[in-house]
Amino acid sequence: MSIVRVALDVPLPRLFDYQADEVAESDIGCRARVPFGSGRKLGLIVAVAAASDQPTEKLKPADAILRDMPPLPADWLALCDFCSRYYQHPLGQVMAFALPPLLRRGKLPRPRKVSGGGTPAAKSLPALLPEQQAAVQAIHASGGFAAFLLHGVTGSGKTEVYLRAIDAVLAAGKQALMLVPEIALTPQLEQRVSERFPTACIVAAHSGVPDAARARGFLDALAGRADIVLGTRLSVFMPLPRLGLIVVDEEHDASFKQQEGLRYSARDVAVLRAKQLDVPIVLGSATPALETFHHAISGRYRLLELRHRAVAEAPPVVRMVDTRKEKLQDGMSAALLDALATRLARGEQSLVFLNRRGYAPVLACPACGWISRCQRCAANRVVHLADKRLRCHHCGLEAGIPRACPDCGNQDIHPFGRGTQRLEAALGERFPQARVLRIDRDSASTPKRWQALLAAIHAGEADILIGTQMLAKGHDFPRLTLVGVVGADAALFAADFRAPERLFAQLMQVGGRSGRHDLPGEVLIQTEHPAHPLYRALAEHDYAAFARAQLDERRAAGFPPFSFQALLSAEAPEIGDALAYLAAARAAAVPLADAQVSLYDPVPMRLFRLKNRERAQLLVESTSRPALQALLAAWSERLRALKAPRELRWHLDVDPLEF
DNA sequence: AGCACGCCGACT
DNA sequence: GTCGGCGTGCTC
Repeated sequence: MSIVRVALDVPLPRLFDYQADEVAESDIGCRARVPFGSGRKLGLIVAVAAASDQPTEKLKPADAILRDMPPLPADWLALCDFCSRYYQHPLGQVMAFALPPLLRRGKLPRPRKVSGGGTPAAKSLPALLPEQQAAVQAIHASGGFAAFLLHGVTGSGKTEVYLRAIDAVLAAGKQALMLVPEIALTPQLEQRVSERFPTACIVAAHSGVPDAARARGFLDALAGRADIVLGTRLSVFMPLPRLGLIVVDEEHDASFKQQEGLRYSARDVAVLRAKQLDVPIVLGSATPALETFHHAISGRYRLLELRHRAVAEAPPVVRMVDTRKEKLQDGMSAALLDALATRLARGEQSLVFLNRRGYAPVLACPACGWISRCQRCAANRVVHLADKRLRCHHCGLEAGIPRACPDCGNQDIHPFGRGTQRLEAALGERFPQARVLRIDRDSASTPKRWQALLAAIHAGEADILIGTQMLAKGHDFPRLTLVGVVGADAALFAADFRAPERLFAQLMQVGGRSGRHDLPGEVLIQTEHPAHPLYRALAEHDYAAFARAQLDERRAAGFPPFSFQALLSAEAPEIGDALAYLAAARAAAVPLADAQVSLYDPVPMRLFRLKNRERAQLLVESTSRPALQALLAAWSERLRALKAPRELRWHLDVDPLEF
């Protein structure tokens, strides 16, 4: 009698053994239908053994072993196992997450209608700059595992380097995996990739792909039919039996880190996978994550620099406008207004970047101090004048705008601060002849509306764009020559130690929108801290200087990448319960933690109430990753055993990005 | 997480 | 007398 060890989609950090006859090693990686509790479940066989550590009479027989698709390969199982251990997430749940929903439910997709392979069009390749050439060669010459940081600004031709590297890999009969941050960016890239490799089998993998197609893509990858897998963080779990290269584009992007369930970093997992399979990985960015840059300058990764723009043009001129010295008009300086007027006169586009949507962040009563608080969150409700609502951006709670103060009846209540809608109104008044277009989550609420806005911009139907970070990514506006940045200072002194890094990346990205195609660009940053090193570095287009300064600060403060962190968060109807749980958790950790590990005190989160749930967190930190990992492994077991009110939820986030 | 079992309140 | 609340405990 043989035993199969099965990983099931249950929140329990263990495997379940079943009796099974007629099983072989070759069934490892197959799905199995098994009795579980009072019902039936589908799981993955991760081992076949002669004996179990459970008493034999406790073992139920498996119902069936599904051999209707190729078994998941050993390296795929090992990848899931790593993620399970590293992120303290049950193996069965990691695997359930990594499998497309259809396959998870024991089904198979209908066979694909055979699509005729395109005719290989002989396209002439763009000429490579020497630095691009050198990068391609370095990647090609790596032999086995090597991690490359491809550092280059917008327009320096990173994508062309990826495509050449992929080309070489395909020519060697191997598969390539390319990760991108957002679904929104995959169709464009898919287009470009399929034009470049018309005969290759390209699989898109992201949450927008319909179930059947996603399962088919997975099976194509598993069978080795797929040549290129292109997708978001999900796709790092695609089985690729002849993988030859991994590319992570915009590797600094926070969306590679999943913020729920299995809280993994697809970029980090991708690096691990490359190492595991002994293949090269290319991490590309204009503003690399400091963790990545640190590895690059310390020699763990190889740094490939693209200093020159492939498109012949000068980088935008970045200037700071000191707003301490003048009275702003609707939040804008004379310099910005002048610059806008100039562009208007020349028939060029401008963009005013303000990362705050709505009309004003708060409505307040000057007489009694009432402010438009959200009842469910520790946040203010935002004034949306466009639809005359007060709306919480965290939970969506909304109401009409009161005419008088709800507390004291004062009729003289008004909005404080400035959002995109208010800026839109102000610019409309100031430049009545200008066509002003606002692009934020409210105006581009659906993909359709977003496409319509983009089309309008491209058709030259707008003179002044007002946008949030939505506008910063991946779009090329041919006639845009001015970017004005309003209200960026707040991020300069934010409590989050990663805030400057994010701000720099964001401003670099939004600044890069200006001045393409033979029209020089200008970036005006309104600030009360014009001499701040971040802005200085930005003006000099000197990411490296900024990064090194930040790394010095991080080193001095003992922050990542000079330490490793994990964050235990708890939420309950009452903050007291959350804090009490964390206090108990901390007490449980003390005897497990060696001297290299620091356990901080539980504290309420910055947004301590969200949707009527009150939240607190506990930070654990160590200079030694193994020491931290050892603690987490032992600790997570104890955490499950801790008594807590039924209403309390907790989770552990390894390498947290957000606090 | 489900889903059982198990012991106390208001219903035909 | 029973339907049903959710507390506790288990799942190979």
